[in-house]
Amino acid sequence: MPELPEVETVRRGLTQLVEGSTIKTVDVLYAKMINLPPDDFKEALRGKRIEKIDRRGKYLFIRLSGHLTIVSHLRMEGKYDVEPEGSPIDKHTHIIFHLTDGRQLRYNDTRKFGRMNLVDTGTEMQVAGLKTIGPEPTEKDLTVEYMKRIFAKSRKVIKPFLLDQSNIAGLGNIYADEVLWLSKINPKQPVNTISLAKIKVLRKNIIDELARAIAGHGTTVHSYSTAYGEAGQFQNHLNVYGREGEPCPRCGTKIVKIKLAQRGTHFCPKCQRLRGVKK
DNA sequence: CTACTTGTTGGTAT
DNA sequence: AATACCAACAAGTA
Repeated sequence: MPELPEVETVRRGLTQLVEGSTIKTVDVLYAKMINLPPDDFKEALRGKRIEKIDRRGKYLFIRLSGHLTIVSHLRMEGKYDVEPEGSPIDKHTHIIFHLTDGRQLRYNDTRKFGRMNLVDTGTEMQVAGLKTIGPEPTEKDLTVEYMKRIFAKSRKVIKPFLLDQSNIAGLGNIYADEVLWLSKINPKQPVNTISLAKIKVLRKNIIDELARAIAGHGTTVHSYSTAYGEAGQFQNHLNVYGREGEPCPRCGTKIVKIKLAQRGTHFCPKCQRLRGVKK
């Protein structure tokens, strides 16, 4: 399940592999994946050069000649693979970009949740999900002032608040649990009850954890791999996610798993006490 | 067969 | 208005 670090890893892999390549033709094997009628999608992409790959949150922007951008969201299990012509088509391959050099860029997605929107470059922020996207989790964009402001004005509990991409871009279920553990904050803590000191700790952990995950090429929880086919390394670093019943790496207490906002939520009941609110 | 998982949107209920 | 909850999407696993 790609979160920001995995998407960034894919961006880097695609940049190395297909930046500068030219699309010859496109096959659409699953039409619901795209925002245009397949014939329009194919026709618009014919002969376009892949100029650059950008990223915003979990969204990839494939910049093409002709002032076009493919906005690609991998959702749960989307992947890009580069294959030579003639290599067998996987049953979960949904879009094939035939390149003029004979290689193929293939979009694979077991659950068909991923989406591609072909839009005019400059209008990509009008794609659903990007209109309201929050700041990137970086030192520069995710300021203390911003965090302080959004935390003060909401009574939502922190875990679903972190998953809401309009607050901060890029956190998914794994890293949300991880940064809360790192910051010793209970997933059910209402955000307006979190002290400024804790907000600063959380901010630093979000920025640092995602940077570390990018450095480790993302995480492998299900079937994630980079565009090179190499597995991510980061799963070795997860402290609470997927570790229900195992000892907390900090205090040894058993990690608990609960359901919060319909999502599996892992935390240490001792390190991450709920502060000053009744349950 | 059921329940559960994931990210995101969109609708309804409180 | 803000929040909470649910369904939908799709397919795999237990």
